Amino acid sequence: MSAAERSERTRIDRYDPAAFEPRWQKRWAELGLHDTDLLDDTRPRYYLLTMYPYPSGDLHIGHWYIMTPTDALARFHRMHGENVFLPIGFDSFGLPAENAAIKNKIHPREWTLKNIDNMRRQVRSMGATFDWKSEVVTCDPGYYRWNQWIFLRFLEAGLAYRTTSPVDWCPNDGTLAREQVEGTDRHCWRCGARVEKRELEQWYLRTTKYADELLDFTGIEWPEPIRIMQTNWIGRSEGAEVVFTTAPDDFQPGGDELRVFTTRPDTLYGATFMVMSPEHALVPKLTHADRKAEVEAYVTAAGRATEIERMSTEREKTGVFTGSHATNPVNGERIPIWIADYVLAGYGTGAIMAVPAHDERDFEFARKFGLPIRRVIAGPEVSDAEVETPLEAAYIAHDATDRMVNSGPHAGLPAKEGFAAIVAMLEAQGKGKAAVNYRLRDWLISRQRYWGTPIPVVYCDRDGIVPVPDDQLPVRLPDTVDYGGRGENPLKHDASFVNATCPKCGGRARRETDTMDTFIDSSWYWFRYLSPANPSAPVDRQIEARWCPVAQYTGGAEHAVMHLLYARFFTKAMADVGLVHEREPFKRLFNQGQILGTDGERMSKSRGNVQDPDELVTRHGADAVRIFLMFMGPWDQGGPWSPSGIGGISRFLNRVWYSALDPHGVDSGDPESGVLPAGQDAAAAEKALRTAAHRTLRVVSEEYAELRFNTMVAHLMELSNLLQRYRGTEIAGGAAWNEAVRLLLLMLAPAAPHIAEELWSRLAEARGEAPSGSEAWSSIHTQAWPAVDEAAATENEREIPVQINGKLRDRVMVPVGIAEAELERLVLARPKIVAALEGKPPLKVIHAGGKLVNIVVR
RNA sequence: GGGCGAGUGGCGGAAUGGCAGACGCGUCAGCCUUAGGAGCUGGUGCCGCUUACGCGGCGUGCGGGUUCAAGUCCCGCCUCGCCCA
Repeated sequence: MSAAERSERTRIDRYDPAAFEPRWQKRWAELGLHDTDLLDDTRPRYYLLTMYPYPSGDLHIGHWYIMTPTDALARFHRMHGENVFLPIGFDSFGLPAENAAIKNKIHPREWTLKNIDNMRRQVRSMGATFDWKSEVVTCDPGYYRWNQWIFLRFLEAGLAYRTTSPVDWCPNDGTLAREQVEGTDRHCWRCGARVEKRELEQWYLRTTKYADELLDFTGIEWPEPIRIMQTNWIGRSEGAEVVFTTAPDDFQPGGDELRVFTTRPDTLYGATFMVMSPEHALVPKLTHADRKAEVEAYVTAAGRATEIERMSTEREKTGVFTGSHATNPVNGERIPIWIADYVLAGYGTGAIMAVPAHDERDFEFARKFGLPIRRVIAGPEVSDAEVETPLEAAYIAHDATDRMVNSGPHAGLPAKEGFAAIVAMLEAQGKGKAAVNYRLRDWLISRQRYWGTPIPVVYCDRDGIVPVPDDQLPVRLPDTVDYGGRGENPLKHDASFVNATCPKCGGRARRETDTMDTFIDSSWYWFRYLSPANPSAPVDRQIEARWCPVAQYTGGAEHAVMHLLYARFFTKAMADVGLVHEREPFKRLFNQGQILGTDGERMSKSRGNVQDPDELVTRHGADAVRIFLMFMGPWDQGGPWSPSGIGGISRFLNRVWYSALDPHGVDSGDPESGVLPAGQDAAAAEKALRTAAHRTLRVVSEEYAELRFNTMVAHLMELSNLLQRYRGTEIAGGAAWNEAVRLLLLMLAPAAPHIAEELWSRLAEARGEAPSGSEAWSSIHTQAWPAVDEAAATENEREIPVQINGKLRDRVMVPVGIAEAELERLVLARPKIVAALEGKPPLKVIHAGGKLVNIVVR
């Protein structure tokens, strides 16, 4: 190392990300590096989608955690020659804007657009390659007009309808969304008043029509947990619908049909009473005069309980007798009809046949109210003589060896056959039929809020519900908002909005003031990205045919059964009304974990634990923050935020920096620096470096493709550490060295795009190639992903661990591909092994595919 | 109560049934520096032995099992998280 070379060291710039990161971001934007030509058919297409953010104001570290690995994936695919589309937008309708409006007297639009501006700036600072020209902002009339237009197509197709149903109602604030009802005592989130159920007419989308199709996941690669959650949410169960008839008595003539759904028609003989939900339509009719007061009090009380409370098995069962009876269709038995809140109006038919012997809740109820419990199913351990022994608990086992007892002509039949036999009998008698029930309900989309998409219908005294004609869309939100009504939808009090003309008769009409659930917006936004300004249709079918389904979707698992199910439903419904070709939105789904606050809680402004990335970026640079987030752990895991450790990433990037720019530099703190390891000549060192570089390339390529970013970064660190070891030695700056540096930069480019670009450009310029300002310059991000040189990646020698009875005793270096017999002889001659064996003869020697030797002795 | 997932050093985490703890943080020691919240090198699971090179034992929530070999597979339990009741 000459003095001249040494002084060279001092002329190397320090790694200062702030000096070049913004410059490259600007340059990439100028070059249109990430503006996708959607009509380019020359390359394979790759539609990469990340869940668009809600513009809450500040982009926190959680957004970076979601977006930067996705960006790395986009860059990785581009380097493979794919035409990558990575769009972004803002999910900009919703409650926080209205809350801000009420609190700060600022218009929701103003608040939202201001936040979007700020977030755009912050997103840009990540260096992410979003295609901004396809940005979608859902509160823009240019977007929500198509919500309305699609709604009208659904209405025409019978996929949207209006009906009356019970909703949550606060005496002060009016109707509430489910999430605004808090606590087990069901109080209003804003005023604390008790929330009740109220019957209201609302708009629904017919999600249940697609229940079976939504259960089918063939052709899409989604994580198992999400598929299970959706399957459970849809909750398909097979059974029978059974018709009971009310029996005549002094109070009423009887003959009313009570339909029930049961998954166990084989237990029908064991139905000893019936239970209706308090909300059931027949409750008033079947309640005897002398029980009226009691029943009405019970119904009112039930309206205050949550579903969770009502379904809880821990809570003591409550109920009242109506005074009426019904006839069991299989045996003509007269059984009492009760009302109890553990039966829910919205599930099945809102009434059940109670079989206390074989259902836990019915059993508990029967015990409490002294109703008969009759066993009709017996397991093999129960003898015929024991059948009448009173049960200690409900017998719910569903065993192939179960048989029917106490079941008239069906007694003795295996329960499984009884299921079909009873269904057949009911069908023959017209008293029931096989039926499938779903837990899934139709999607209630009416919201009594201002900041959402107006539902495009008017109510005319003469013509009833009249859709707003397409050419009058969008139905715009009025600009003047008066929140005087304390949480009430201000649209209701806006005469200029409410008063409309009937498109059919030209007479006076009242405009719908409810707006759509904001999940509508996110149910098709990825289609709009493909033609965001298209004035004639929501989706350009030509482009959709090319680009859909989305190749890879990334986002949080918290959307498992809401957004992700709605998106699948919408895609199918849109396909059925001819708007798109595809029936599934997202081919592959990856759920990344969530970054929590340092307190382990969800990051939110109200908790005050939001982590702002701006300061980290200022201090460490965008690349360091990106790599740090990828390195934290597996991407699907997330976890509490802790910035300690980001310094290690800066050190790593710093080492890359000096290895690339200053290969001959020597570190004065290390006496070994600049000297090859003992026993290694230059040729061996170069071979070792090449092997490491190409092996790294092989594994890193896989890790990018499989979104295993944490180990990917670890492998890049290992290669960088090796370069550091050879820095200043005679091989530094040689062919093998330069190749390793080149590969390292290319592999680093997707994850840390700025430093990779900066070093790539400087090295090119140093070689006399086109400088970054010139036309001929080529970005590292347009380079092809390098190919593994298999010969270089192959080692000559390999270290084999040697075990005795599974315990590590020695290691031995052998040529790769050594014969087992040869290896065995070598191993058994090792002094350590000889000593450890203590003369005992090996019983067996296991060669684990040339990776390990295990000697078994007694 | 049911379903799914997870439990590995002081910390984040790594490990197709085959060397547990890669990589990083932290920490300790040394070096370098006018200086350091900069940089470099090395040590660092726990316990014990050894002047040292090193050696031995124990170790992946707990208890069993399968296997030449178990963090990984099987059975039973405990704890935590998410979803559903």
